[in-house]
Amino acid sequence: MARIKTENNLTRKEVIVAKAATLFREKGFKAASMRDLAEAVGVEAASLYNHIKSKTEILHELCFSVANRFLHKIDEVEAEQTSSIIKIEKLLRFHINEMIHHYEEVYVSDREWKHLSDPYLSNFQNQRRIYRKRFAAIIETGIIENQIKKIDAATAVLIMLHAISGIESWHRSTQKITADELEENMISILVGGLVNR
Amino acid sequence: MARIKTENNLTRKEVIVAKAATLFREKGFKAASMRDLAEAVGVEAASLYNHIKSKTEILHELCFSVANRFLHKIDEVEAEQTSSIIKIEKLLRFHINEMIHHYEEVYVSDREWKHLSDPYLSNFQNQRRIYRKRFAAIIETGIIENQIKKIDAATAVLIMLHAISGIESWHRSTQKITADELEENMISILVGGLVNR
DNA sequence: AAACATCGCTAACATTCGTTAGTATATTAT
DNA sequence: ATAATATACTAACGAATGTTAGCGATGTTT
Repeated sequence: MARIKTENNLTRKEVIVAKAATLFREKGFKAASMRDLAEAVGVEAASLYNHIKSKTEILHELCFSVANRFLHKIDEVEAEQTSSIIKIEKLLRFHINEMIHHYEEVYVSDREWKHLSDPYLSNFQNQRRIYRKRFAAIIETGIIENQIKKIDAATAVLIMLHAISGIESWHRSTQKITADELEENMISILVGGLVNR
Repeated sequence: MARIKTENNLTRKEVIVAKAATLFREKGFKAASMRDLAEAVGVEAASLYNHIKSKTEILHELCFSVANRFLHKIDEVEAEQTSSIIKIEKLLRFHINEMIHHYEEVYVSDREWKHLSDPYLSNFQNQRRIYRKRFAAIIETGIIENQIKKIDAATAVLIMLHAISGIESWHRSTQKITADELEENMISILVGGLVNR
């Protein structure tokens, strides 16, 4: 009888959720079956249900744990007494590092939240909308204070957030620059643009 | 007996593929069933198979028709005798407009290609990789010619391509700026950056 | 109007899916 | 050692999936 191996103080549920993140990223939520997950964990499919309520519950856990980290961060950044540019850069760096170091979860939360079911779905969409509005508000302040050029703040937010999700390609690429180089390049391009001056 | 309505010189197959694009975008390839598609088309599921070979064939058609449009465009742009910055801007504008006006197809091609099956899958991945290398090569030329600041070209490409996929959010948003405004804002931010100077 | 091809229908198929019930085994607490 | 709890197993379920076969209806050509 093959028990789920737990290490580093993880509960068995956490092991399952972590493996699920990898699987959901690789195949997508719908295409990843509970039998796939069971195999990855080293156990029979039915045994998973001793630890989780349902497949969808795993997605809940992933999506909301990621969302909460971003919400806490923007709370923290908003409270700071710094310029808008610095606030934006801090948020971007946080996004970049989350995407680099918690790749699987962040990616799944980003791409698979559609498969949540109500009331979690509307909940998640709301949080997302509000987060982006708060991000846009920081940019708008920067525009008013003349630190940021006159652009549509909402468009700037969607550009930046989606640009960061491109780190997916970095993860998959064979000839990687280092994580630090990636971070600096992204900040340089997103904040400063492409052109030389 | 409900026949598939064809208008604007579309074959019935093209009608099916177009409806499928919408459906695949909304629910994802795996979650969208042939019975869903049949309902959207106004026919029974089995009837679809008079026009298409399989569900996956629809995905092939979508992915490769989009990929071919981008390949033709980069052929055209590479052949021009213009600066790297202008070439990049032209490619970006093409991407933006494709995403605005052929939203469903482009989005599906971007997000659902994973569900292609070999040999189409490796084929698609190859095309994608080569396209990005050609894009990166243009950026590298611009760096050498000092028009573009010293950045990692591959990172710049992934930022730009993923940023553009963010137009998805624009489509979904209720308070839209116009398509032209969106295009100008995106070019301004991606090429020129955020900061005011 | 007859012949032919196109198209849509019903019915059914083999798989795969998430999940539950019931039972056996391992671990922990007494 | 014994009891209690946690965990895994086998077997099976009903539902949904992509797809095929066979037949009848529609549209087109002669």
